[in-house]
Amino acid sequence: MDFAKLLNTEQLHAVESTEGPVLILAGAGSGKTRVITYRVAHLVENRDVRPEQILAVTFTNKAADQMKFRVRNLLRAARSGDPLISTFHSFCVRLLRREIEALNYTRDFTIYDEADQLQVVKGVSKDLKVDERLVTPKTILARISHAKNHGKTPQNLLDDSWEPSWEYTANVFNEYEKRLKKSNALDFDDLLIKAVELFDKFPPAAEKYSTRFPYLMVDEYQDTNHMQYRLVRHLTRVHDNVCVVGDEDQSIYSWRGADIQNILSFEKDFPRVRIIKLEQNYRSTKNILAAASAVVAHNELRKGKTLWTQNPSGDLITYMEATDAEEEAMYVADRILFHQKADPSVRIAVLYRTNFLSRVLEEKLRRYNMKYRIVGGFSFYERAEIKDLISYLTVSLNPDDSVHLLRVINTPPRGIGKTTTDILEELAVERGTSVWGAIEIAIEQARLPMRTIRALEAFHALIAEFVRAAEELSNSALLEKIIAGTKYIEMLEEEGTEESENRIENIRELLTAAEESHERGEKLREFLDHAALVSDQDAYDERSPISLMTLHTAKGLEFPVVMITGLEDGLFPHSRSIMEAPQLEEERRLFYVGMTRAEHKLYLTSTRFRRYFGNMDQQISEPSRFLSEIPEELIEEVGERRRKPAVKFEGTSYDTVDAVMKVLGGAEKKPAPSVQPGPKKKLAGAWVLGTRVKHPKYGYGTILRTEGSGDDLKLTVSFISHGLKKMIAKYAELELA
DNA sequence: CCAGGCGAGTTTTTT
DNA sequence: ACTCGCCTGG
Repeated sequence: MDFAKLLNTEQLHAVESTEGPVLILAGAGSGKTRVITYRVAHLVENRDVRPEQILAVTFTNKAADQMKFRVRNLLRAARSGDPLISTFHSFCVRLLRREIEALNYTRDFTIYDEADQLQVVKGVSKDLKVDERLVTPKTILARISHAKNHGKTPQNLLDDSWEPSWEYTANVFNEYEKRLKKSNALDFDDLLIKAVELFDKFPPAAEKYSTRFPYLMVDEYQDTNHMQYRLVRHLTRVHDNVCVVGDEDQSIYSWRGADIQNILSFEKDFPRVRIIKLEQNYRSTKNILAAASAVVAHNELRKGKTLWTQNPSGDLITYMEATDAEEEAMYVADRILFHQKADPSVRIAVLYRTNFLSRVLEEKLRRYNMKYRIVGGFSFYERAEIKDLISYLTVSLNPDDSVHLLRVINTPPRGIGKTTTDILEELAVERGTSVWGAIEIAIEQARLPMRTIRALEAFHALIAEFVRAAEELSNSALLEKIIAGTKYIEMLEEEGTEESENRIENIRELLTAAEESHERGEKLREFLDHAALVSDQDAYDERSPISLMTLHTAKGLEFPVVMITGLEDGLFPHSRSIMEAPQLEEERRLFYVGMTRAEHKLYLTSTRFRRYFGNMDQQISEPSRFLSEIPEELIEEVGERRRKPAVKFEGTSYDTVDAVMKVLGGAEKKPAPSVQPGPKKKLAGAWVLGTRVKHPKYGYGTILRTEGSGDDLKLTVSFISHGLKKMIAKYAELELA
């Protein structure tokens, strides 16, 4: 196979450097996936490596699937096998399903997702009487996860504890680990940790797998955390043919434990390393690339690359400042229609920092009957009815899994209420058993009301029957048995709401998924592993013309047209990130990632007013500081400018109230009259949220609040040098500034 | 035991 | 606005 014509010099170099450690610093849009897939093909076709000797690790299933697809197309048919292309987590699950007995777990362990973990933490917190005003279960879980990923024990936390909440954390952590063990369950972090532990304790196992995969590739290396790093070290125990690909400018997962140091110090870990920089961008126009590069250049923590492109300059970047989220959404809809008119097959991405921003966008797009797809948010497998049925399936393989057993113990209602489950949980802790074990003890002792015992017996028999059935039935047949045995659909039918109709529909979809998995020859275990490890990102459908997603989810994707919304200080960069320089840099990288998704056209939008919780007060927002980091000559600004009043009109006080209502997002929906302000300095009706004003004594300020109307209109103004002042509009000698 | 009502807290990003 | 946990009355 001859790659020379298909690749540039650096890419070719990367593909042909097959022996020894290689670090590929691949800038955005530099053909990274191309290099990886060609490198696999090169190994197989030209270096006589058998496909199954190659292991390629990615972060998302989506990336893995995509890579598999491309490799398969590249390799000639009728090969002995396929390379193993997998996510870190799936790889570990496969490994542990074979080897975990060495660590005193059974191979039937269950995987706990975040919701499951939270259930455990909540339960433990309650039992240990943790003061929830000091630390929420969520915070505790975050701390536990952080500790685990950094190899810390509960004792370590206790030793380092400097205030009560950390003591609570350490104690909950301790009990949390016990309960997971008792449930024969591993959380997401454990999947990596136990794999590393296995290799640490049993070097021959590490050697076995290192030998089995003489060629290792890791994608998105900048996102690896400490455990993933150690796993890579183990897998390179008997060789050092490791090729990692990454871009420190796209490191956006430090909050999840990703250690940017892994890529920055790869050279130290593998001294023989060859470093190859891919700096030619094939994706974006010159203007987009220049703007993105200018932004990320503000970061200190980087190796520094200079991306360049032969692509045309293209359009300027368009910036639009909207009054509020509604107007922003209108603009998004308008631009989508505009681009679709020009090219019906255009693909457009609408990106935002946080999931809740999708709501307004969705509403508008739906109202205009535009076909869009939302990627992320809650996935199919997070829906209550799906989680319930998955829980039944899970319990059918591992009834000791207490979290999932408790989830379904009274769903549908069968007379086992809170009192009973509390007793069972207590009993389980007392006897050092699972809840399943506790049920058996309770039945035997019969110290509960007769009615409860009967209910428990019935439940026990039901689950026992599912356990038996799991051994002989196919995935879909077992699922059908569960649905029938629990009368789950009957329960939903009784509700008779539109919502419950939907749920039934979802269940049918799950049945189809189970059937398909059965046809692929998968066992129940594999079906459940898949369900546990699918992620939001995997839901992305590249055929969809309009995709809505967070910036994080957009990583790795590209679109002809990209719109980044909500570019407001406090939202993006997020308020929790602006205090610390490293975190602010990560936000900037996130912006960089977003910008570099665009091929031809990039839109940036922000709003002057943003509503945060429900219908509560709107907050005035400043444009994101990142906007000013883009060279002015690369941006064109459309719409009203911030310096002008938010809503422009002259008129009666009735109109004033009306306009205020609109700005406040009140019920009145009729459009505000938009008459340009005259040359007059004073405008009776222009006192609207966000208007910049000048006061003879206090100087310049911004209107933060309005109350009343007409002559009674009261204003709260924030003055730059005099702080907040409340005044009556009629008497205050205010001018528009 | 359970349904329905009430109040609090919520929204950073996710394998 | 929305969800979730807690409380109350049947």
